[in-house]
Amino acid sequence: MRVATWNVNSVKQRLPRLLPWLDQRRPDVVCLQETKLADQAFADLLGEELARRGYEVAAHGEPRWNGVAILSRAGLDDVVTGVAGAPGFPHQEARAVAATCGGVRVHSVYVPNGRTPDSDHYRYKLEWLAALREVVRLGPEEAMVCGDVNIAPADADVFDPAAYEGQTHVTAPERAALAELRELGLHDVVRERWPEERVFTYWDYRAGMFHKDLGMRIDLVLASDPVAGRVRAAWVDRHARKGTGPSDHAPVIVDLDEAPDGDIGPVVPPPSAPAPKRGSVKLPQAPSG
DNA sequence: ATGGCGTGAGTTTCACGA
Repeated sequence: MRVATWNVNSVKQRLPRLLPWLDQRRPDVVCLQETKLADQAFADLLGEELARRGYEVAAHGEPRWNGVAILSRAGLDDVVTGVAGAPGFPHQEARAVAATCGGVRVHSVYVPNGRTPDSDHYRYKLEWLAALREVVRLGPEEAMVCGDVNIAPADADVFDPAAYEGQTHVTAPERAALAELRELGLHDVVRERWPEERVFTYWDYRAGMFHKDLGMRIDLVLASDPVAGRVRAAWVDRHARKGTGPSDHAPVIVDLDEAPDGDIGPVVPPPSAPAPKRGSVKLPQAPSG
């Protein structure tokens, strides 16, 4: 199962990039952030194109800002919008949607930006993260939290840590809130796959930042133990940040092996039904004449 | 030198982003 997450920065503007990307990468589950569309507008814009590609859709949006979605062709069950117990700013914002896809509880999240560390928005960000942690803690064992967390987990996830010192996305309380979420047993699967490499997912549109590879890694795929054990590949699709009309974020793509207890059945026959001895099976005879 | 670029709503710019 291929799972991807992408902050598209307006799904309407990104349509000419999103549809070809779906056809090229063929993800089974896609978490989107910053869709910037109300749910009906999302369905009107994308419903037919996604259905044609076999995707079911759980969209949770607003007319102007924020907005998240999950697209899945691996099942889409028990959809829940929002984060129980999370604060608003002041109203509830469309920043999370969860669904069970292929046996995994998938969360598509767009964590509040935080703006500046002395702001109400920053406190909102930390409280929102604490509420998300509770939802994940009380949820199924097989879980993935995918999305734009608006936190660079470590200094290696920022092109110039000195330039960001004291600013949002890198402060100790934000990193602590992310660490508390991860302490539930979630693995940062891209960093674990690329422990020493320069890996970013976001580059400012301005000043040739992408061209110079001056970015941040703030879009994460976090996977619980049993899911992390199935990771075959985990990478940032930088190609999607190139060319005409890109988002300022690149997608993150993770490939999972089949679940050991999935619907493919047992790998070996159970003891009560031993495999037949070699040579004991009669093959059907070809009809003669 | 706090610039720069892109987006949405809606209009002679503003709010937001990270």
